Amino acid sequence: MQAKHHVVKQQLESMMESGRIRIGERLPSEVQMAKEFGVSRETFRSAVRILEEEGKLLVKHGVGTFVIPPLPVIPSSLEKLSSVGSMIRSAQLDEGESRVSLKTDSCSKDVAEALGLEPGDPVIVLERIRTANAEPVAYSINTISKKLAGEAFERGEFQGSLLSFFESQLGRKIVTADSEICVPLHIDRNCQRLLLHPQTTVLLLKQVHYDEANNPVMYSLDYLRNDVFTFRIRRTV
Amino acid sequence: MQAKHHVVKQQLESMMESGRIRIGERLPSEVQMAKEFGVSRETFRSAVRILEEEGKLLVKHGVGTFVIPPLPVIPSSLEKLSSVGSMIRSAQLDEGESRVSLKTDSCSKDVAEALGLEPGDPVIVLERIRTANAEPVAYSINTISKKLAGEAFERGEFQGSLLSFFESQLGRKIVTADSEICVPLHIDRNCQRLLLHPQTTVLLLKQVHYDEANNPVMYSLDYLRNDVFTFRIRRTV
DNA sequence: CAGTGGTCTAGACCACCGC
DNA sequence: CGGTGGTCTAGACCACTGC
Repeated sequence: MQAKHHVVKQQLESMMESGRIRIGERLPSEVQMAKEFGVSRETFRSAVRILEEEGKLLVKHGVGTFVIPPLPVIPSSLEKLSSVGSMIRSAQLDEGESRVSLKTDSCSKDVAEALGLEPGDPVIVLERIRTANAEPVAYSINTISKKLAGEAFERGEFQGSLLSFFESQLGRKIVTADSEICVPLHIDRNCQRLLLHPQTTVLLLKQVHYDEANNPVMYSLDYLRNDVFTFRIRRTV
Repeated sequence: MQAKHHVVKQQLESMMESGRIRIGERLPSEVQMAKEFGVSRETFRSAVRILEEEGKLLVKHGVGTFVIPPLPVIPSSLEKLSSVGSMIRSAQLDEGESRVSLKTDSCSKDVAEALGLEPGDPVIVLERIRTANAEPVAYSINTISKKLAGEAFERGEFQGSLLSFFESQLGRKIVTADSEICVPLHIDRNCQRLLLHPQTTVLLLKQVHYDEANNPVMYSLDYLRNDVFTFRIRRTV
């Protein structure tokens, strides 16, 4: 059963798309619209609130509610947390093999701080070169606390997205990441693995991943070729 | 007069901060809490919804509402639209003079598309080198439709943030920007203006700015030194 | 001032979860 | 099954805006 406010939201959307309500126009008042849709005013307002958050309506207190042109959808926006694999696929590339190195290490001070560990605690470090169209396009280093990862990496064949691996094998759903966007120096060894063409430039994402309860669960470095991927973001005040 | 749900929200926050409710704990049920706060259940829920969006509470249908550790506040997050000037200030640098060039030009195909103009339409182009601590730290190129800008740039002394200039002089409040994050090649002329030190790297933001009604009003290129600025972003699924 | 959106209420019923 | 959050209602009053 669809929620009523969701139905109203979709009806409003289709009215906007079909041109029944045009861009710039003011909607009839909430009381009137609620009556027309046969719902309570609060229910109608729930629908409006969602469309306002989506940037399709502009609500002005004491004035009215206006239809505004939707901003273009950002293809593969950086705000949207996604795996490198899905970035490759959404860039319409043929994802190739990813050479893997997996080892246990003791964690550095930086990583310890990011993951809430003590320096020297054992961690699992996973390094991968990702290829597409037979070329390296990304280099990733993922670090997970040994305590958290346990033997999951040893017992199972690890494959596919790390994010879904976390959910299915460790019961931790990764829903947030704090990322620092860096431009690495050319002398960075990891960066050089990707510098095969003169017009290639590389972006580095230093990321801390969190689960639903905001616990830090993974630290990662992702080197990504900027001549292959585009990075977009919507900024608001 | 503060809205009741806002008061409740702040009370909940102070209870979390003071440790009256601890991280990981379940809140009493909504019915009970509403009674304790002396408000209706819907009002209490409004407060909870805001705290959930802020990542301080986790609401599980049929289970309960839980206090979760707040994620660290991101200093000068990229998602937050801000001027280069305020980026400089929040990096605790002494903003110096910015050499300015201002001219009228005819707009290129890319800019035309971004601003909804025709190629060749007249535009105002503002170029600035921003300095801090007596060094160049950013190079900006801002493009505005001549039709929109009118004589605002000629009549007034332009100073301070472009964003506030837009609001006060043109009556357009810039609230959104779509940005592409790029790593420029070293041979990029604008990039080279900033490459004075061997350890300097440069990030380029290609941005389209929109007003409240989602009209594109400005196109800008911002070259920013990554050894001076850090760029952070929070990503969610 | 009239009309708009913003807030609040008390009560009802539904959907989900764990036992 | 009992308890939790999710939705919905009808009505009331308040706050803001423009004329």
